[in-house]
Amino acid sequence: MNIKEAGARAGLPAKTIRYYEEVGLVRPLRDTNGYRVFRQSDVHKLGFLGRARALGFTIEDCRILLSLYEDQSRASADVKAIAQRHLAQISDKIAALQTMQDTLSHLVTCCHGDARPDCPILADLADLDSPPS
Amino acid sequence: MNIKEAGARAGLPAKTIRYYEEVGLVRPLRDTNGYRVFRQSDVHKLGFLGRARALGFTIEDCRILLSLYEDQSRASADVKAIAQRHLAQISDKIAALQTMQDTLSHLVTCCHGDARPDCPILADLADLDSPPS
DNA sequence: GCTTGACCTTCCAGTGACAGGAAGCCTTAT
DNA sequence: ATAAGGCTTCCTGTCACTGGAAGGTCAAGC
Repeated sequence: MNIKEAGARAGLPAKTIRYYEEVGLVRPLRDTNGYRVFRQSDVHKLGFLGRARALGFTIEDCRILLSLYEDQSRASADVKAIAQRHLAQISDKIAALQTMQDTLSHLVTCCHGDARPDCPILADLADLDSPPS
Repeated sequence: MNIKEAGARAGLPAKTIRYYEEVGLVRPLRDTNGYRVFRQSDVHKLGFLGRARALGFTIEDCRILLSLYEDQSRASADVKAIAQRHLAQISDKIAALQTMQDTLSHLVTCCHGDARPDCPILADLADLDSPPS
């Protein structure tokens, strides 16, 4: 099948699939007219990639996960290690965002938000007198 | 003062300050030798930018926040609106990350992580039989 | 046969907010 | 005089695509 059909089945835009080929994650065949030809196995691989990306794995992690998936003698410990490392990064990001959220929501609560110029948000950014209470 | 000194006081690397000048957030003077010369007001502005960036505001938001800060007749409502919009984006990001975290931590828990090849993480990515339980 | 429209191809540029590094000038100290 | 360090600009790379231009291909309808 052609790229658009493959994309529809795997839930990915054609552009993304071309990119995945460019970085070597999939290797579809080529028709005599130069069109990419996707087999079932290619579509399956694309679905795998789509789900891994949806879980936030980087392209490089996806590459490793795919190779582990195709390696019948893999150790599940290798997969788990990658997932755990990624989970740690997710936790870090969440923590950083929550810190921003806490600070900012406090400031927003303090700002009356009317036509007057007084604004604790700007005051905090300007570092007037002290760090956030 | 020169760029490094200004960076030290504002808590920003020189590279970042040059970038901020490039995008028009600061306009330091120039010495006869071509070196940037930072006034107290420039350092203050850089500190403002550093704190705004630490709260996750984009460069464009920073630009608006700075102009509001310098506009004595601003309405605090304008500042609050920007902050609230940003807060909403932060919430969205946190929610997306937590969804990943939930799914992935469940899978990681299910994976025994030893030398055997059976791996529920890969099975999920491969979409074997069903979506995540 | 011709046209039209929907595909497909490659290649290039842009995204956000910098960071790294090269090549070269300036300043200060020894 | 020279060496070290700071400064300058300019170019490239990051990450994972996305948009768009220019052009080839194909199937359907007239």
